[in-house]
Amino acid sequence: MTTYNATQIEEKWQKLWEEQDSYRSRADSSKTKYYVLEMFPYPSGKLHMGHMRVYSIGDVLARYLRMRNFNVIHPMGWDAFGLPAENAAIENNVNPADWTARNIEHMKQQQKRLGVSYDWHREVNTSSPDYYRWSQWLFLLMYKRGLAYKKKSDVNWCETCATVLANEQVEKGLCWRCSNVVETRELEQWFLRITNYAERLLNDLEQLPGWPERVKLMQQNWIGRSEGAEIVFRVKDFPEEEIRTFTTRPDTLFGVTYMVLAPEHPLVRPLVEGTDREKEVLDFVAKTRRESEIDRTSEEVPKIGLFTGRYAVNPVNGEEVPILVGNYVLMAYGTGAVMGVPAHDHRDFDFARKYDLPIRVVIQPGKRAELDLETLEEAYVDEGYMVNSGSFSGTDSREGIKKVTAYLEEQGLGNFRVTYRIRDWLISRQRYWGTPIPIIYCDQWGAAPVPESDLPVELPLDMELSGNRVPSLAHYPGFVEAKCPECGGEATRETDTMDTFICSSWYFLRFTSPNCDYAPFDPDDADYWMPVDQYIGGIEHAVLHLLYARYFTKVLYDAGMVKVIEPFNRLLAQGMVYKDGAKMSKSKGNVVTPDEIVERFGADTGRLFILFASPPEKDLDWNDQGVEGCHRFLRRMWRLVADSSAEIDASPVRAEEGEHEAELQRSLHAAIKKVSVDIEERFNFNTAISAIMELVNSIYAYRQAMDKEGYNREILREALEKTVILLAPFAPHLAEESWEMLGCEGSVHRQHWPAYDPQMLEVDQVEVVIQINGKVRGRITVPTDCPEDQLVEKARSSDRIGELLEGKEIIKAITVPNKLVNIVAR
RNA sequence: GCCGAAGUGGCGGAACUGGCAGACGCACACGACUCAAAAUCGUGCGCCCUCCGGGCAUGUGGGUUCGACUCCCACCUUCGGCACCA
Repeated sequence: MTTYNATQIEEKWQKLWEEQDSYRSRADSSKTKYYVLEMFPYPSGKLHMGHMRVYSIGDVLARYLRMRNFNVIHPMGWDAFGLPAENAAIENNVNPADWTARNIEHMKQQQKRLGVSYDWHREVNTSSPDYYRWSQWLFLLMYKRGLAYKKKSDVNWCETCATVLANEQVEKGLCWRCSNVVETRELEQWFLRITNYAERLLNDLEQLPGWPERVKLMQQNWIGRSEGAEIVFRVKDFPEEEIRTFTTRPDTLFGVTYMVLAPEHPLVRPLVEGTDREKEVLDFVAKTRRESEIDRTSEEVPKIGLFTGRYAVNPVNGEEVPILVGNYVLMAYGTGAVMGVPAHDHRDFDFARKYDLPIRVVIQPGKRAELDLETLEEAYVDEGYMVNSGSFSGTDSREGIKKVTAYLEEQGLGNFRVTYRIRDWLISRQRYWGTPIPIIYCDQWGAAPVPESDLPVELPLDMELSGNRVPSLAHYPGFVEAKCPECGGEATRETDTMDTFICSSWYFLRFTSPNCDYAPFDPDDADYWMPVDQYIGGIEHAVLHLLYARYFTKVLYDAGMVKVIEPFNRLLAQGMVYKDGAKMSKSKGNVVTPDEIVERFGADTGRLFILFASPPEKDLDWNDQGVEGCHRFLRRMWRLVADSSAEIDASPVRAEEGEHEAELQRSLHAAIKKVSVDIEERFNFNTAISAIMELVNSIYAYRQAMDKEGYNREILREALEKTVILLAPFAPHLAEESWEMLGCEGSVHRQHWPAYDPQMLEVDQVEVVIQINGKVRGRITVPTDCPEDQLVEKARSSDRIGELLEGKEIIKAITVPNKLVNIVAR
């Protein structure tokens, strides 16, 4: 071989790693563990560049940390349940299980060709009975802990996917998977009480300093905590009824001039029943409920309110205010009833103007009454002093919030309350290819959990799939019939399957003991390996998977099954891969696949480019010429090693260490320092790689300089070997090959990461910049750590500076040791 | 509307806690090698001028400072999250 042949090298080492089982990990309490995890993929069929990016990042860390003596676990698996398998199966007339298995096989080969150092002994597949058995078991755990329940309610329905969606899976009113408009349907469905954990999911974000702020913020927004008061209004002529309303501004309670109920509010019907408004109101309710989520919540849709003909009684001043039904009030938030305070809320203000409802100012910005109804053009929503508020008048509004709440609590008219935007997690899916929900319905006993000993409730694999019917377990002969686990009588099985986000909410635990057959995971193994030290994945899961997985972990913590309250210690949200300014897509014709890159240039080139082009958390613009540049660098590296290993022993021995040797060693140690810091502390792989490039340039420069005299063998060899080690996490195959070419023993990936010697970085002369009034006017070379006064003196007396300063008065001089002198002169 | 991130050469991107703006790479130009090309190597490469020198430059406008890509204020643009959330 006379040039760099990536294919040959990569096949050679991949084979060897596999034969030697190089990346197997075992729990070992005498070693410090490190858990590196990339979000496992859905086996869609082929890897795309996003995959290649996330695996490249993870593999750099895994390989680097192994060389830093950590006991690294780096597993990979398959999020294998889900709709695309069903759809593809129907289209191609194959079985989803076969389709999935084929995809997994193919993608696994692709991953291996990338040279990612996974421990394949830990591979998991969420669609295998060994795995979903424990997904079911965990569902039952939640059921027993009162966290899983079935409820009839309005849910998000996607017609294209023929199934329901959790709120997190609706993006701007569209299905996250297919972008179809989501409708509302009333169905009886299984939910997980994630709302019980809202407070902890919010508070514990503080314990995650290793997470990007933006992800934490997104979760915070999603959970949407707000404090306020729940206030009870009585209803005139309905002594037995009351309306509970939630407000964050109890201090504005005296400014209530009307009340609005959500169309779904249970009181709407009784209020209008038998009155002349009944038809109009109920028609409006029916019409509103038919509208889709986006139609109803869109900004353009005008607020519509209808008077019910009834009045509510303000608990603090006894005033009677009209009760309306409004399309903008959401039943699912707070209490489904809003008190209207037009003077101090934008929406209420617009609404009141539209329907000519009275407006009353109860907060003034200052002690003097400045707000005037006549001139009021918009709501005043800030703090101020309470007015027209009985005995509370004059109180600061912030104080007022507390005082009014306390008063209401005393009088039994209300209480302090916290509300969250987050809703319970809807987990039923009306499709076949998923984990069956292990519940049996009996006329006598109702919903009964399948006994643990009967798990798994197996998914039949010989399901008849046809294009004209949505695949569902309800259609599988014999699946529905069951015996009631309580009474043994005839019963029916739940036919819905679980949201696949359940499967991915605990897979990182399964990796710690993938073959455990008596529990979802072995507690000792989980204790040893958990938490995931470094998690890497796309930002698109900021509030989906990442929130669900945190929730599961907390439930398992409460059940005493894990010792961690958070699953992922550090999170790296990697950016997307673009080309020509757009997301890669078939329709745009700008797709580059990992396969073609591996084929043309080799995996090492692809990995290097993807890491070099941009820091991992930023979006990356794919550039074919950039790839070639990286390939060029690897060729240059290969040549350097090949030429040097041939020449080192042939070249004349040069024992002395002159300036060239010192310079080479400085470059080497500077590179070691930079690469280590960039990988470990900053994840700036792009600058780490550029440091390696600079080092290679320095070695070339040394070789060129010493071409005639001969090299110092030892120093050149050390530089080469350490360069190869530095390159190993990024270009693992070429590094391994180079290691061998240099005649070194063992695998380069088992070497210790080199330490840098600060002494080697020291120089005895430094160049110092001279500024006059902040502008660079010259530079001088001085001994390192030259004292300030001498530095200034030398600067002033240097040729040009002296001239420039002529006739000027020096006011002062500022020095930065070994860097610059700034002379301030007039 | 609220919250957040980001704006640096022709391009991707560097610049640690304020101290030489543009590392590294791509593209481009010129040169060497070659009959020629590729590969490789070398040199140059922010903009402008009166080019030994100097001026202007990190989205815009101010400010703090001896000194600002970096800190402060205001604004513009792009991207992301939440959004009749009471």
